[in-house]
Amino acid sequence: MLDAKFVRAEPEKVRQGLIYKNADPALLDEFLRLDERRRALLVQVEQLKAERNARSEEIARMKREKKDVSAEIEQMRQVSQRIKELDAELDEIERNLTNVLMNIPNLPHETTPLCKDESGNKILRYEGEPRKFNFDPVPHWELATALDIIDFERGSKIAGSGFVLYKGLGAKLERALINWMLDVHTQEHGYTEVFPPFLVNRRAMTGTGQLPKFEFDMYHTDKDDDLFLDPTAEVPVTNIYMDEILDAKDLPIYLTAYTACFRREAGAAGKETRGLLRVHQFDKVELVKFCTPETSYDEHEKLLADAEDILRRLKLPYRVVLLCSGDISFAAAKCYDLELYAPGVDKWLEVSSCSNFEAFQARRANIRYRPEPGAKPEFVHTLNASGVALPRLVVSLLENYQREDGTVEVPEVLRPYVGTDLIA
RNA sequence: GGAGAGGUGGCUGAGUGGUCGAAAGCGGUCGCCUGCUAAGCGAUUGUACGGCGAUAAAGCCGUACCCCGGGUUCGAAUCCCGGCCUCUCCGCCA
Repeated sequence: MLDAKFVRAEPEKVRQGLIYKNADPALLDEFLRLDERRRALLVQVEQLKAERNARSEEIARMKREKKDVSAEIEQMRQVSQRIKELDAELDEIERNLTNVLMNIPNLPHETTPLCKDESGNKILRYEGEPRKFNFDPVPHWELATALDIIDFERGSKIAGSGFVLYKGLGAKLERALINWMLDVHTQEHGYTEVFPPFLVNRRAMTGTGQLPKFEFDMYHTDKDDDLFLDPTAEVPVTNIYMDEILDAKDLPIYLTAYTACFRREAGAAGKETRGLLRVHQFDKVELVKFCTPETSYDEHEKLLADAEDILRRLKLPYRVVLLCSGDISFAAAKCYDLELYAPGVDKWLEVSSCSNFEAFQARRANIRYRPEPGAKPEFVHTLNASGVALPRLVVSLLENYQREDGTVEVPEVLRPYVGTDLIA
């Protein structure tokens, strides 16, 4: 969330940000209204409490002197009653205030293009040569079904549409990609591997910004548990340091994690969701960074490079897109997308979002660091990138490496992991 | 799942319902001393919110916070209820 003090001091900056992020500026007005009301009430109730504290001490003193205190106690009873009423009102206002603030998105960074919709996105560059085919490349669902490495029908049978069953070399390819990506990030990019819980609590989901706004998109367990299936490793991994004060000398912290990810994707259906293009459960290797505010935009560029390295090593053609204000996520200030080309479906597929959240998540999750011993704790900046998401990577890989006979070559870097150079 | 114990400041750890934001120690910071990466001495050292201060800083004042949320009371770290978490024992289990 944003700093309440900042919102109060710079309402017009916030208003502009809301407009360019496609959020309702009425949120700001509501915040300002409640904030003012809150401060007025606070002054009132604090004065009464000061009186109560002083008079209570007085009563204690009088009692020691064996004086009669029944009149004072009767007066204070009324004061306490009044405090109780005002406290209740204040409590209600603060709940509303927090709720409003929690629904205000992060503001775009100055380098984020301002535009209300995706037409403002900027394609920064194309990397890798798209392959020239001397036959018509087929979509991955045909390849995978014919090779019997993915069983879409049986996946649906056991869990519903949007759930897939990997088989044989398909399952092994999935596992190989996960292991290989984790190895690259841990051994060559300096990340520490973590393996977090796949279910997370409400607090964690709020910390990274999925809640309260997007509860409907999440899988949720029984009310008794109030747990959510993680929609991305970003949630459990970023919240590792919730409510902690980190030591400046330990920053930056680089973490990488494999998790399965679960998304309801409510409302999505049709052509864009065929095969592996959009599924309810998928695998992903995630990169998460915690750093100081001064370094976060340098770290952001390095993060992008780390994610890109995976695509480069697989020799897949991709492009880098700088998202505009209207297309970046609720919590992000700046975001690059990596899109892989998939010749079978003839589409650019988003396989990584590489975001800088600045202090937006840290403020919600209360993740701070102490710049120097004895100094006041500050909020860290958090960043993350997919490094990368599996299903669309598999789509692009199968479709790019397909051969005319329907078999699929295994990219060189993966061969030790898959144990073969051809999926046949 | 059952039984018990416990959750206090950056850490360890005291705390009879009023003089407790909280003893003591450790750690941190500043200074002194010391010819040597030690020891000693002194001082200082929580956070949030709000008010005053020029919608700056210092500073001053107030309120709140001893796991979280309720309650009792003129007054709660302290008493009561609910929840969460940790530990020990038992049960169950991959």
